[in-house]
Amino acid sequence: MSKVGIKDIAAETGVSIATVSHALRNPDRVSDETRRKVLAAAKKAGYTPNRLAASLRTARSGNIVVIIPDVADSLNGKIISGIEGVARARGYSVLLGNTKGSEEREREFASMTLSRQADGIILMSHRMPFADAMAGDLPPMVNGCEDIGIDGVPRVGVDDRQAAIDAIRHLLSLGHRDIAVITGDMDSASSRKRLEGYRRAMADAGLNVNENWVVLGQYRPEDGESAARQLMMLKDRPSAVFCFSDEMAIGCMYALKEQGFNVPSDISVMGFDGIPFARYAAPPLTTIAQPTERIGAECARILLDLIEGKPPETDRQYLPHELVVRDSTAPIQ
Amino acid sequence: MSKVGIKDIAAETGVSIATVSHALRNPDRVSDETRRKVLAAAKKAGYTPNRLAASLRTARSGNIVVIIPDVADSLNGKIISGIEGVARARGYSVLLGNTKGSEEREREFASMTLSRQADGIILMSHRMPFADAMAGDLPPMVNGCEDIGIDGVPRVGVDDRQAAIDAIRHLLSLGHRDIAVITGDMDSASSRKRLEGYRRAMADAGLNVNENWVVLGQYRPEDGESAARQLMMLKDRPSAVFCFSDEMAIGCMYALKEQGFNVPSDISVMGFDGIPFARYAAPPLTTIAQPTERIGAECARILLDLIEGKPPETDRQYLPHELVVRDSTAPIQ
DNA sequence: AGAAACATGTAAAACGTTTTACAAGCCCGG
DNA sequence: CCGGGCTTGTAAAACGTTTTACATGTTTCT
Repeated sequence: MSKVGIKDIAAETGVSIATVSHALRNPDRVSDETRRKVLAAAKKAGYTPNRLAASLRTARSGNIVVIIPDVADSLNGKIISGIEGVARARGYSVLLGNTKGSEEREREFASMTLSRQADGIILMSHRMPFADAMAGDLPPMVNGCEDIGIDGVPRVGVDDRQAAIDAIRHLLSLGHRDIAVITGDMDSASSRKRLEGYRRAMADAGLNVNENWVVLGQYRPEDGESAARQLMMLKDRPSAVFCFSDEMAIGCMYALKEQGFNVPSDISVMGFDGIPFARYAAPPLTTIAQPTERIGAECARILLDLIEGKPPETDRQYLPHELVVRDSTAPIQ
Repeated sequence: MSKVGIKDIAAETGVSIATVSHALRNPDRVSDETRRKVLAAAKKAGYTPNRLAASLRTARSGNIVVIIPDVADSLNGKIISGIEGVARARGYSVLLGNTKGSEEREREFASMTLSRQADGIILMSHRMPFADAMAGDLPPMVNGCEDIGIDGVPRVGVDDRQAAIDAIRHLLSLGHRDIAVITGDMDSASSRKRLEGYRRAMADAGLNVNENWVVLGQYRPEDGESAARQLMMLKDRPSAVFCFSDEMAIGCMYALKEQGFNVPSDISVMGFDGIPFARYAAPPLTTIAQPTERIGAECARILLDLIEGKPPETDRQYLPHELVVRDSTAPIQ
């Protein structure tokens, strides 16, 4: 049983392949009668157009590739889900570009636009090692969460600086003065922005930041653990710690508990992201929630608009974050 | 700057396009001299072959589609990551088929093999609504975790029945007799197998199962919460509960705590899956860990073998699960 | 009635590769 | 110096669509 093609439908119906194509794609271009016949024959024969052939002809693959460090990450999963939703709704498919942080893979996935496998890129990374390879004319592309700072690459995400300010203000409002942070990688623009927000908020409150209190992490739970241990060994301990990811906050609380500290009575802990598990942490985690699905959806919308020739309204789209207060933060004793 | 194609390289090098193609794909088919020239010209011009055209010609898209209820799920994320790893290593790309449980979407994604966008399917679902539409000759396909029971569709996953037995035996060994379960959807073959294992283990221990103690869930945390509340309202309360997913176990512990019960001193809780967060739950969750990444990797390996004409060694491949004991289970008082 | 506009259908080119079948040149053994 | 085999290159077909430009027939307008 060899594959049935447009030719077969044409033969079956007694019309040309052009007519079959029109009946399928431009219903108005053929008579009702013909369309009916073609559709019937197509259905009967179980005809499914070969999308590769169509794509080759139209120079549109109908795919987008999302380049992301780790699909398995709670945050990324949600974002991809958001992307997938609008892509599918608009007739596009999404190709997964799991990079594990490898520059080579980023380049590899990005080149899918060159090989015409994808029409555009959603980039969830803080760098774009292929920018030069693209020799000036970049493919349609949008930057999720991070901000790569290249003209023509719109960015969608939360206002990291303001979000950090809001987080710190929450802690300040509880009476905390000795506030530590556990950051993400400093390559990450988001992380730098959040750190900036932290310093700003502290300065605004007339507080000095103790440089021992900013400890470097990489967003993973283990980083939170080790950072917590490191902080608690200091002789001047903070009374609160703001982690740049929920995963680190959860790791942090774990290590704290292990060392006999109680959250929040001994020390308050805040996270960032608003992953589903934050609610189930013990104690339930106070955090800055990002509208993850919506970020993904917006990225996709803008990218598809871009692909279809509609320029973005703005280069930097800020989606609202939300302070969600749970039980991991409490007034200072 | 219009796109550079094989023709341009041929012209530049002064050979035919056939030769260029050979130089790129069958290095042995051309002289060193020619290959060198072609490669140089290709590099200089920044030539990237159009994969759509190649795919059309060879009738191989080089894509596989993974049909999965929810990418954002911890377990699924890991599996996809495993899939992606081996797919990429073997030169394939993965298309994301996020179904949210919708039958229509499953069908839609499955049809990508018909439209030649994908060469095969990894199906993480308990059903295959498109089996009939495929009219007997199914595309290369493998079934991850679930078991759809169709000939020619190999299944890769854990031995759910045995895994459940092992879980229950752990609880039995701690002295528990009154053991409840919170199941997954009964449409799911895995869930049915686990339930079967539960009944078997109980029977083997000479225990009756109280039908009030098997409560239906859908794998989500909320289900664990409501099930826990339901169980604790019973006048004959269980002393341990085995949840068919870690997410439910975590939800369950949350609700238990809320109602003033202590885990594990009042009641032991076990999970299933071994998601990363299990370790950070409070208390850290005893669970049956699945080798998730490896399941994904095996699925991909078998599928790609299948696509490339190599039949699977076996129809049902069981990967080893592992009982990981943490602090959410304790000897009965 | 004739022209103009419209409706419907088609032939053929094009998209950019891969691959088959053949050709030309060369070397080697006999 | 002939025939066969190897090496290297090529022309052309094929993959399955979409789309352009044109043809034919029909309706509408004046």
